[in-house]
Amino acid sequence: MTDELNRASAEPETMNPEEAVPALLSENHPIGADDVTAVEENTEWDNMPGIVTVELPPDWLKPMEEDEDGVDSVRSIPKVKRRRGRPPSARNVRQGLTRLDFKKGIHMDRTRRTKSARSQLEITKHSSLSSGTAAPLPDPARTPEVLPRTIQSIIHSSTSTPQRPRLTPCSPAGVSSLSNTPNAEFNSPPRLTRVSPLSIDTSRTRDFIHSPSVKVGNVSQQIVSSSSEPGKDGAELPLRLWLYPSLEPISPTKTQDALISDQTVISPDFPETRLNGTMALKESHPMLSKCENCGCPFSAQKPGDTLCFRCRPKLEKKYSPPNIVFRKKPHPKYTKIVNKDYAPDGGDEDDWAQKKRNRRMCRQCIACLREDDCGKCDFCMDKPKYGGSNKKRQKCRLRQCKFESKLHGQSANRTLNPSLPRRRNVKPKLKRRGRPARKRRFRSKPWEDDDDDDDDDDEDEMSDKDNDEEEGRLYKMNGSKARGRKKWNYSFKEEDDDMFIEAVIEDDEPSNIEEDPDILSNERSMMASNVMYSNTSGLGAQGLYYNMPGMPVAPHMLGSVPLCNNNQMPLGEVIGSLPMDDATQNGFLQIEMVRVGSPPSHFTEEPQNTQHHVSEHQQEATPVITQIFSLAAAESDCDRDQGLMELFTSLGQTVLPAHWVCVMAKGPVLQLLQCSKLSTMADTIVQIEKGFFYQVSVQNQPLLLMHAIYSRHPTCLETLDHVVSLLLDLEGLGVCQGYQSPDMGSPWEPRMCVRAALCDLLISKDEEHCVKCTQPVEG
DNA sequence: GCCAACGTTGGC
DNA sequence: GCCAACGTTGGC
Ligand SMILES: [Zn+2]
Ligand SMILES: [Zn+2]
Repeated sequence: MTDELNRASAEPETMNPEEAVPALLSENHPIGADDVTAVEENTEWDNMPGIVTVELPPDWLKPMEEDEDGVDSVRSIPKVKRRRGRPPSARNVRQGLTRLDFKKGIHMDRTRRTKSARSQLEITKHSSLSSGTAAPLPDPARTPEVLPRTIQSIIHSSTSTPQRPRLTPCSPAGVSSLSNTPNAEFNSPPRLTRVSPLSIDTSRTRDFIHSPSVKVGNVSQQIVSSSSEPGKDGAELPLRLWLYPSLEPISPTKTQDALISDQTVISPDFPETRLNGTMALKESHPMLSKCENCGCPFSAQKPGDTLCFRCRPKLEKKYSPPNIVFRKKPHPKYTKIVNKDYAPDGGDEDDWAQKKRNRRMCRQCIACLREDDCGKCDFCMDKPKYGGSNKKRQKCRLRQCKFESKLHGQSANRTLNPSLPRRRNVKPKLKRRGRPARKRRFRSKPWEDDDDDDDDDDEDEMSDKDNDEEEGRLYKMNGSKARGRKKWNYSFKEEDDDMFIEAVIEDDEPSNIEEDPDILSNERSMMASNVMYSNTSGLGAQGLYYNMPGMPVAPHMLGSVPLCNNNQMPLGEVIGSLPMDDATQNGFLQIEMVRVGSPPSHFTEEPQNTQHHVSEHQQEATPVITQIFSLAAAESDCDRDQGLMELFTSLGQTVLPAHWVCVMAKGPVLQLLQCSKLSTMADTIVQIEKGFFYQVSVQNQPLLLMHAIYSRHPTCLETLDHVVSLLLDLEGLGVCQGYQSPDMGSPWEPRMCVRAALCDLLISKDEEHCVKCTQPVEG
C-alpha cells in the first residue's frame, strides 16, 4: 500500500483530461500545423462535450472526484492514482483525449505505440517517438472520405449517408394502404368521406382504439449490432436512440399496428449537439469519433478510423444490418444496442494491439474518467488492496466503461449493499474454481437492469421465491415482416408486480431500414408495466423508454400522461418523464408509453364496457405509445416556426386541461392530443399550424369548418389562453357515435358504425349522435 | 449460457 | 517484478 501510494505520488501523470491538456502543451513536441488546424476547427465545437480542444474541457468531463494536482480527496479507502494496468496508460489516455480529433475521428498525435508497436519501431526506425519527430500527422484534407460527418452536417442534413443507414419517416400510407395518412387528412381540405364505417380500416377493425399514438421520428443513430451472438451480448452496449419530433400528425386513432409502424426513430445524433449547451448525457455520452456504421462513439485509434471496434472487422467482411433492441428496464438509464462482434481482423497488428487494449474503455464516459475505485463494489472488494482475494480481478464497477465494458449486464455482487434484503454478510466462500452451485438464472433476463451503478439489481438476491416470481408469465409476440427479413419481437415478462417489455428488431441481412418502411409496422404493439419507473437520470434522454402505467386497471385508471403539463399527474401514472423544464432544456420531450387497459394477456378478455364500439375491448388492451422526442436538431429550418415554438414552449410550461399533451410535429404543426381514453376527446387532435391557424380533427376526420366550435374561438390560436380555452371547450363535447351501418359484413366482422357525410363529429356530451347521423341520408 | 476463477499480459 | 484488469476456462 505504501508502495502504491508512493508510486502514485511519483507519477504526476493522470487521466484527468483537465490536466492532460496543459500537460500536452507543456510537452516538447511542437504543435504542428495540423494541430493548429485541428484546434481551429474544433473551436466551433466548444460547446460540445467530449470535444477536446486546447481549452479546458467542460467541467462535466472531469472525473467525479477531482484530484487536483495529485491532491487526492480524502477517502476512507486506499486510493491510488490509476494509470496502470491493462487499459491505456495515462499517456495514452491523455493523448487520446488531447490528440484525438473527435470531430474527424482521427488521431492527431504521434501515436504512442504499444509494446509490440515499440518493438516494431525498434526493429525499424526507432527514434521517431523520442525524438519528437511526430509520426506523420494525418492530413485532414487527404482523408475526407473517412471523416465522419460533423455533427452539424448531420443535424442539418436530412439525407442519409451511404455508410450509415438512416430511417426515414414511415408513411402510414406505406404501412397500410387502408389507412389514411394523417398528414393528408390534416393538410387537405376536409373530405366528405364521412359516410364510411367508423371502423372500416382493417387496423381499426381489429384494434380500434381511442388512444392517441405518438409518432416517433426515425432511427438514425443506432448501434448496429451483430446478431451472431444475440444472447451473449446481453445488454452490454448502449442503445442510442433518439427520437425526433414526429414528422407526422399524430393520430389518435392509430391502431396498435400503427403504433408500431409509427415508431420510426430518428436520432438527432448526439444530444450534446444541442445548441443551448445543455448536456443531457453528460456522463454517458462521450463525444468521440462517431462510428460511421453504428453511430456509437468510439475512440479512433488511428487516422482513418471511422468505425468502432465492433463495426470495423465486421464491416470489412460484410455489412451488418442493424439489430435494434429496445428494452424496458426496471431502472432505465439507457438501453442498449449491442454489436458484439469483434475479432481481430488479422490486419495491422499494432492496430489490433491497441484495439485489444482499449476495447473496454471508451475513455470518455464518466466511468472511464473515473480514477478512483469505489472500494465498495464487488470488484473493488476483491482487490487485494481492499482486502480481497483477487479472484475476480476486474475493474471497479464504477469504472467499467459505460459503453465498452463487458460487465454491464452482469450482476453486481450486492454483498455490500446494506439496503438489500437477505444479504449475506459473509464474503464468499472459498470454493473450487468455477461457478458455485447456487442457482442463478435471473441475470440473463434481458429486462434486467444492467447498469452497474445501480445497486438495485435484484438478481443476486433472488431467492427461491424470487425465482418463482421470475417464472411469471412471459408473453411473447413475434411478428415477421412479409419479407421475412425483419421482425419485431415483443416479449412480455410479467413478474409479480412488474411487467417488462422487450422489443427487438432483427434483421438478418444487409439492408437499410429506411428502405423498408414496413419494418416498424404490422406488428402488434405490446408492453406494459405495472410499475412506473421514474427515471430522470442524466441518461434519461438517451434511452428509449417505454413507460407504461399498465396493469389491469379500472377504466378510470386508464393512463395518460400529460407531456407538457407535467405537473399534473393523472392518477398517479407518472413515469420517468423528465420534468418539463428539464425536458425543455434538454431539448427532449419525453412522452410516456401508456398502456391503456389490461395487459397483453388479456387481449381476449371481455370488454369492460360494451356500450361502446364493438372493438371496445380491444381498446382496453391498447397501449398508447409515448416516446421521447428530441426537439433539438430535429427540424430543418423549414420546419421551424418561431411563433409556434414559442407557443409550444409556453404550452409546455403550462398546466393544460387534463391529459392534453402537446407535440410539435413536422410542418411545423403543433399538435394537441388528448391522451386519456376516458376523455371524450380521446380521439381529438388540435393542430395548430403556422400562423396559428388551427384545425380540430376527430379520429382523423377534420371538423367541418362550419362547426360551431370554430365560431366560438379565434381563427388563430395565438396565445396560451386561446389554446386552453379551446381545449376546455372541447372537453365539454363528445364524439358523435354515428349510426349503425345497415348492411353488415361477415358475421365475424365487427359492427360498423358510420357517420353521415356532414357529421358534426363533436357534439354535446349529452347527445349520442349529431343531427346528421341521427337522421342519416344515405347516398 | 452464465460467471467465478484465474491465466495472462500491458504498463510501469 | 508488481499491479491492474482483460480474456478465457470450465463448473454449474
Ligand atoms: Zn468499485
Ligand atoms: Zn467508457
